[in-house]
Amino acid sequence: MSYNLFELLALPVQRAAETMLGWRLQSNISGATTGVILNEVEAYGGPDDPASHAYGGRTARNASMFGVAGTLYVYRSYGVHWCANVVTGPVGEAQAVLLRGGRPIDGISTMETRRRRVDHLTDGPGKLCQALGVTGEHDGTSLVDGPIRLLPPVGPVDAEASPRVGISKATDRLWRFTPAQPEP
DNA sequence: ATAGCGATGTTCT
DNA sequence: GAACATCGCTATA
Repeated sequence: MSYNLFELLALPVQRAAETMLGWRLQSNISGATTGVILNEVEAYGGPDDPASHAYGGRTARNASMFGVAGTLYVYRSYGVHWCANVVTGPVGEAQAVLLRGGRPIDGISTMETRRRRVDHLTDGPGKLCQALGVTGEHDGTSLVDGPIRLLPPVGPVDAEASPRVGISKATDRLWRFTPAQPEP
């Protein structure tokens, strides 16, 4: 079974997250194209998920989580890094998939410049945003037709579930997904 | 390889 | 004040 973008965005957030493995995240910013194949993602629920930024309802920070599926939610982490999510599901449910890592495939030299190093370019949510040039100004943009886009996979990827990283609440939910098989 | 720790600023109690 | 969906450096193996 394979999905197009709109089918993916309509799935329940856990299914959307595991399905998103193998999809390409591509950024076109100031003339430079950079892209990865996603290999680490996490599902976050809406106001009823204690680990979610949407827990307790809408605020200034999480506003874009409450928007239409396919919206990019970018927030500042630990005061230093940017992290990016894909909003999924019905408007107002505030479900989102945190993009935690990918395998570099396009614009590697640009990513090396942005990261100021040649290793560990995109193996972490903050690193991924830095390599792709994603910042707070991209919060609320569309992954369908904006500067950062989500593109269908080359082939399907089997998902393995594990606990979400870096959280202290709802740690029993296995909502982190990585490829079950080693990548090519 | 893994463990410990400081940096940094926004968000929430 | 405290917590935080993190990162990179250092030390030890």
